[in-house]
Amino acid sequence: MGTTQLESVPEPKYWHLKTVLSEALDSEFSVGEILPNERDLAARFGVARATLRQALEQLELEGRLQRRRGVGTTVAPPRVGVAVGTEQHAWPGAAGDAWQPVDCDLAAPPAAVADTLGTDRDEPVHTVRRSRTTHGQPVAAELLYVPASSVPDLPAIDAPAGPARARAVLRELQRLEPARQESAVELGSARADDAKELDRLPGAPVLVVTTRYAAGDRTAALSVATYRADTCRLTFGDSGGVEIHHGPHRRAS
Amino acid sequence: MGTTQLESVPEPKYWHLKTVLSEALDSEFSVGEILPNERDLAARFGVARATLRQALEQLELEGRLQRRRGVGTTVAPPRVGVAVGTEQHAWPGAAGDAWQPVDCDLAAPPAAVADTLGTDRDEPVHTVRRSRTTHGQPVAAELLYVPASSVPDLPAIDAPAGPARARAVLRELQRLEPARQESAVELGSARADDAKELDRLPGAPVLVVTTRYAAGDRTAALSVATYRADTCRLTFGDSGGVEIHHGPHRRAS
DNA sequence: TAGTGGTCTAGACCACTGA
DNA sequence: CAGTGGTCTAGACCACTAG
Repeated sequence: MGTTQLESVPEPKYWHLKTVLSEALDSEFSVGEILPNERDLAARFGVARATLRQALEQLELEGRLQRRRGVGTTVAPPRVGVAVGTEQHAWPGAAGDAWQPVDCDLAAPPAAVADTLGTDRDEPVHTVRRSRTTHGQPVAAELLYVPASSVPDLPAIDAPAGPARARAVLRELQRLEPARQESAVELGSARADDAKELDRLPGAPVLVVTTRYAAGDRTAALSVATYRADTCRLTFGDSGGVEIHHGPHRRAS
Repeated sequence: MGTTQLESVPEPKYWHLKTVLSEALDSEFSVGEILPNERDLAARFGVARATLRQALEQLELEGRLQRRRGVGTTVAPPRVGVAVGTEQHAWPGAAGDAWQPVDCDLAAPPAAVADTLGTDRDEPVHTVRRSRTTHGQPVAAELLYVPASSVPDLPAIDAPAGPARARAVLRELQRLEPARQESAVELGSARADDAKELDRLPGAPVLVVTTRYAAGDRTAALSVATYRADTCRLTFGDSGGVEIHHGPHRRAS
């Protein structure tokens, strides 16, 4: 063979671009700093804008960048650790938990939820909507499904919906002293309503945490919580959490 | 106003497309079935291929589809629940855990890892590579960092690398009876080596689980496990897990 | 070798933000 | 209003798989 076989595994351009940008982020940019706009960056690297965007998308997915339409692309702060499995939050509505009740209504839940709760598919279920914020930023939106049979003593007088109703349902649920059974974490994409609450576009990547709560031997409630995947690191066990990050992080001055 | 304001919030095409495809997946396709190719699908819906691909990418992210270059796009089975926080796997290398040692070497770890371990940044650390499979499919690749000081009695005679060495390190680590301290879950994208082991392309979305193990009052080891985000649902607490899925799932005949 | 998904281009227009 | 990121198009070629 007279041909030297360099570049036998040609790396995709966007992949190489991502590496270069990632290193530049570590060494030349501070948290919060604004990057040049996509058209300029693409020109600077000699690629099409779509290719540049592919690299930016990955970096955003990894929590390194934050992009906002009409504004620009900024260097993201390190992900914030969010405790999701601590005793503090042993049950929904317990004192000092990080959730804020938003709304509530009574309706038949999605079929899969009814199946897990063990209720009939057309049996109405209290659906409490809550939101969670850290450092002033929204990080999660939750739907908490509570079968009417779990809270039989709920006053029928109150309004059937609204934040007040949400608090009433939580108060009744709390009296059962429900215990966290198990949780599951999976990747999803934000529905339109969740996206709005999380200040993201629909389809944004989210971590969906599904938790079952039991009182006695029956399922008292089911929580489906949607966390922003770009900004959150979910911690289980001792809160505080493991500190692993990509590289140097400097603050904007 | 004389103008009716229908369609005041025009949904992006790819979003609508995703919804349509998702419903078709529930009602007209079976698990494992092959979809028409991207060019045909795009033509059928009257959109550019790039737009169609945007919808497919989201569905793949949500674990509804599986795409393989040179083969085609198939309907994915429901995500498999993978236990990551049970007592069975109390410590690495314990009897009956789901991990298979692959390799091992001794080198200075990434700076962030050294910081968490509390070792000097240039101090060599045993790095055990393990892989985890379920139902014959690879689901996770792990790097387990074990400071040399954690396993002082490790025979120096063995080969410094290879699967045998990996097992030796795990054996020594096990003698410390390390306890799981805390775990963190976050979204990432697969590095080239992990991607290969997971049978995915580099950059594929993964769930990164970081776990610290302690023996006595010091950190004995640090595990960084990379799970396929498209196929896995990570379960904590009671194994088995919550059964939440999108809709009807039929088996291919 | 034929067919698949993966990458890339050079445009265009739209939706949103903030001055 | 100008400038940003978000969506969309109609092509092209490449890398990979399987018959």
